[in-house]
Amino acid sequence: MSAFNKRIRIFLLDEHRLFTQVVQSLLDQSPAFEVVGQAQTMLDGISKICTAKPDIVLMDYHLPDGNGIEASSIIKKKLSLTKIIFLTIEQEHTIIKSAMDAGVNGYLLKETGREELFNAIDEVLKGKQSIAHKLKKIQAPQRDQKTDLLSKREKEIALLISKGQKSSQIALDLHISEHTVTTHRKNIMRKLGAHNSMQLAKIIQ
Amino acid sequence: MSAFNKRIRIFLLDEHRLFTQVVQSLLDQSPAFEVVGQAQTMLDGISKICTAKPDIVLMDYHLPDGNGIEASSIIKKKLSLTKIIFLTIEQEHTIIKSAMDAGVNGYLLKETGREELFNAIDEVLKGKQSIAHKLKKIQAPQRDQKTDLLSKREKEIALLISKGQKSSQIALDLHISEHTVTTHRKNIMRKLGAHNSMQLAKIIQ
DNA sequence: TAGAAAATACCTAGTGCAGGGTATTTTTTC
DNA sequence: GAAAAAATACCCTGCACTAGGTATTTTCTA
Repeated sequence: MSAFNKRIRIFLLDEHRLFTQVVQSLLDQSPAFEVVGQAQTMLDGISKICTAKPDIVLMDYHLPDGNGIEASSIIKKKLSLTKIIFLTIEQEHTIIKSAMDAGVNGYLLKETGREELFNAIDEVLKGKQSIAHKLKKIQAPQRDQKTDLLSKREKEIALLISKGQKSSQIALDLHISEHTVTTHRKNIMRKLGAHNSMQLAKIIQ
Repeated sequence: MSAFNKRIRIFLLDEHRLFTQVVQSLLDQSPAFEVVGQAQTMLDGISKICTAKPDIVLMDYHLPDGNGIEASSIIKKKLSLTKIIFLTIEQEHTIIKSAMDAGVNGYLLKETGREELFNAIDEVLKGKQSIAHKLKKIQAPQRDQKTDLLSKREKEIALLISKGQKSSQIALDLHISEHTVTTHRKNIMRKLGAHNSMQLAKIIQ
């Protein structure tokens, strides 16, 4: 690794504490890195990051009270020197695009190995962008309209949810099972990175 | 009673079936009235009212899936001849004002007696407005900004709710108990006539 | 036409909200 | 300084949503 004269200060932001611990133990294997904090929620994370002023933030896209893109926008405004690398399972084109638009410096998948992670940190610190090999093919033009992520039926249901309709009512309206609505609801939430109906409504306007 | 040549067609819309039954038995005492239907929810009510085309709708402000003002706006658009009288426990100035703005023709309290109800129906059919004696004093200028109903703290919390924050998170943010947030949440819902966070968000924009 | 994507349906566990209370403390207001 | 309003906190029940799963059928598409 390079940059040995001064340890690289890293902050971990991921909903799952187990995952941050695993990553921390991975980073601890190298004296080049120093984990200066971690958090499980967006708000707590933002607060702690502003205090710790790390060189690198490794964060998930999925956060219990928001998503990595929102978080990145806020962090980038306050700490323009801090680099952000996504470490997520999310492979949606639009999300990757949005992340890059939000100024995220790297985009890795959680299946990433140790070496790829270390290299990505190195590259990002040099001012480059780093994207997982697996995703490199993706830089085709994409509209950043999040609803493009949804299928026709999902858009239909997302709209009803955003009107405050409950699942049982949606099921009646569309003549499908309440279970089906639940399934669509889950998929919509996952695709949009929302954690409740209100966040969903905000995302689709 | 007047208008004896043709029975007055009345529709009842109230969350509580017991209440609609009581009112129906009251109206049945006079041959001048004919109850042509009743419903317990806004959506069902609107649907049935559009079919039944009553002369008068007696409705509560509080409805499980909306409120009387929304309902009135919709009904007035489709059935301009139908008169609407609120029969509610709600005495909030702003709600009364909003109801009148929405084209509601009468505003009575549930504590209203038989004679006052009959008179109100009569007056409304003649094209007049009818407001409960008890509330007559209220026609002072009021802004129709519903958030004026809320206290400072309630507005603060309403805003966070409308951002999709969950109660536990709001409690942490404001350094108060989750129970307190719950209490505020209840009061906000009641004051604004909302039945879920989404409706709340729509009301406060 | 075969495989992929979408839509459908069900299961379970945990969490949070809605709406009904009561009650105390703090702040405002007259 | 007393009364009213606001803010605080807690209890309970029932219902709906969140999030994880599996699995089948239908529709689209290369």
